[in-house]
Amino acid sequence: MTVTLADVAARAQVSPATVSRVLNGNYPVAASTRERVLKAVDELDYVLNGPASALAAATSDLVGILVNDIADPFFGIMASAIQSEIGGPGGRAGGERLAVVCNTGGVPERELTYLTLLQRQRAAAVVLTGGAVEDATHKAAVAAKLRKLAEAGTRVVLCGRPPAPETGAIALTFDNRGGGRELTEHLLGLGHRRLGYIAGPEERTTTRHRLEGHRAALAAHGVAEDPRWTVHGRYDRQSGYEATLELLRRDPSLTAVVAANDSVALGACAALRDSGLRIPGDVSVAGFDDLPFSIDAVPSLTTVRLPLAEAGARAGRIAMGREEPPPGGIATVRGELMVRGSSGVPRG
Amino acid sequence: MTVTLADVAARAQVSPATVSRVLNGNYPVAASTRERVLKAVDELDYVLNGPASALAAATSDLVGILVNDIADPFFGIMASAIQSEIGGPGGRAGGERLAVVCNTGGVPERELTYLTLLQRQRAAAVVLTGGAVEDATHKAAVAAKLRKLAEAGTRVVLCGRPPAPETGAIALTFDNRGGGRELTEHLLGLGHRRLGYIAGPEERTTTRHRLEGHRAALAAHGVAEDPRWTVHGRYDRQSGYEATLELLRRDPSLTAVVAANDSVALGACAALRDSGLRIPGDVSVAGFDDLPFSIDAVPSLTTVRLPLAEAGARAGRIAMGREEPPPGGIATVRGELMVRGSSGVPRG
DNA sequence: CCATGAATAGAAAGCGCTTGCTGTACTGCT
DNA sequence: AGCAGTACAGCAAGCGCTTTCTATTCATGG
Repeated sequence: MTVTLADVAARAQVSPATVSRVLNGNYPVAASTRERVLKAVDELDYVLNGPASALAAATSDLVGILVNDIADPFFGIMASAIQSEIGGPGGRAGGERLAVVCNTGGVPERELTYLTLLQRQRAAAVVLTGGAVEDATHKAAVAAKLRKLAEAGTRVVLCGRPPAPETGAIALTFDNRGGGRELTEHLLGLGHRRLGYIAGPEERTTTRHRLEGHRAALAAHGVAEDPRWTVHGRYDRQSGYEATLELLRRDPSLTAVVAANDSVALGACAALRDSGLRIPGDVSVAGFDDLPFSIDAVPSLTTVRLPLAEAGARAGRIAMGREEPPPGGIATVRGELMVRGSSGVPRG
Repeated sequence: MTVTLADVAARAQVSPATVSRVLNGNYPVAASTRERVLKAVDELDYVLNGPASALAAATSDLVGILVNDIADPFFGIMASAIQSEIGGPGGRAGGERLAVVCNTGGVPERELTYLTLLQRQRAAAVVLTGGAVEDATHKAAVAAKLRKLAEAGTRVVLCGRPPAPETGAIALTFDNRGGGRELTEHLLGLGHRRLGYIAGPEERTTTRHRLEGHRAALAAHGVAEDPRWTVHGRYDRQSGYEATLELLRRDPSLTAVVAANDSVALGACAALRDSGLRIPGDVSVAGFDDLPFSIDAVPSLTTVRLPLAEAGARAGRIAMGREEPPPGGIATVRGELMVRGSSGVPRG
């Protein structure tokens, strides 16, 4: 039924071993023989059996990329960059690898299950993107899994995710705290003193770090904080819309709204507009990430640019062993403040 | 070093066969035995060897999802929906499958290579999303590959892609032609007579179909077409920006710009604004797809809503054999015209 | 009380490939 | 001419699992 190595070998009048070596190219084979084999492969339309190969060689060409939400460009951009470096078909890396993107939906158990599935497939490398969940139990479980993966020879890289100590994982962490601080400092510098903050889901590290940066900036400027000024929500537009209305209800005198990310900021803008407020005339808005659409918003969004593509590419190269990991296995990637039209001096 | 089935068997005092059967659960095993085995699995922290399993069983739990551009929400949304139905960890489907997203970048050869890789892995199913390339050679090559996959027992589903006759692939096709036609009819109805059209890459089916719909509408209304009114570009914002400037240069009297998709439309909006034109006061703009950010544009975008998530979910279910394929293996998914703020009556 | 069959467990034969080791035929020295 | 050295090619032993077929046990009914 299906063509096997042996069939090719028979047709090319060589042993299966030789065919295997031609296909893997890591052992000397005479040019004429090679040619004969390749011809047979072609004629028989032979396709290597991946599982068999992986079993015999005890490694596979699978590389896993875990993302929280594949429909979110934040992850899409990183995944795309990672994948382009992983090689994959047509990538500049040699050897064909199957870079696979796994959508965890941010659900801890799914993350774990995917990790197991990848472990089961004896993945060559795994890249985890996006913030982690703060839950200690889950964190420990993931750490244990990562350690096991590393032990089994799978290279593990974290991209835009806090380090996982003692797991052997390389971490490229975004400086969310610094970015958040810079952003709020910008608004404070403009003269804002009553700033609403729409945070992401409470249990995520990213959420906490960005919020901490915000608060650090406030504290540094001696601005007292009102607990009513912080609302938690999801990392999406609708959440931003609702949270903004809530913020406005709690304190209509706010002059600025800082959002957990750009999507949330867009929702905030919509809510402000629908409330008859002008941006930035009445209220300034700031986002985070600088996704492609942020510059197209009207007014364009003041935000913190995260080098998603660059970080992803680097993570990909490290995962493939084509770039030295950073010293200590940890690197911090900084964001860049992008001041645009959505922020201005406060009214009055 | 690594724990194998045999180790578990030894610990549980049963044969490897029994362990396998407990793990796969398709053969009667006494409750007490099962329990003992599961305990051993747990204690040894055993993880099934995927490749070995796939080799022996001649099938794998891999499901491939091919997308043109993973950083584009158009594909992200579909992929997400497909994946949620594939099962994957935590999905509602039983049995854990590794749903993997492969980023082809729209490059024909990559598409082919990924298909081969998936074939090599003996994937359980493959879903191809997005428009295909018109090139006959490549089309034939893909068709041949799909046929082979189908023969090998891999279920093949096309989502948002034209049917591939005689390959055994199920196709869920978007009615790009109808959507394009409806959209242009809307603008014609408002009174527009000079409409610019920013098309996607020339060689893609999606591009051609949308353009055909546009032209059909023009023809039906007896509006003569000016070749200067059509520009081809990529499916991204920047392309839309540049194309719009070009369009304006060619004919400053245009009263409407129809874009290949929403990203392009956003670029068009930016270009118009930068040219000092008001939307829709001076020029109306229309997009296609209705991606999440389109409603947030200012003014919000008139566009054709494609039920990406619904279609993806359906494709996923069909791929998993949990939903009957449509009669004839082909179904057309219609878009819905969304009239919003970016389109209005022409000036003058 | 034994034949009958259901329920359950085991033995063993691969699945298709990789790779360490073992030839075998040259090549180039001395 | 004789020997080491090199360049290929083949043999065969698995890799870790699934599954068919066979063996055993135990309950049942004639």
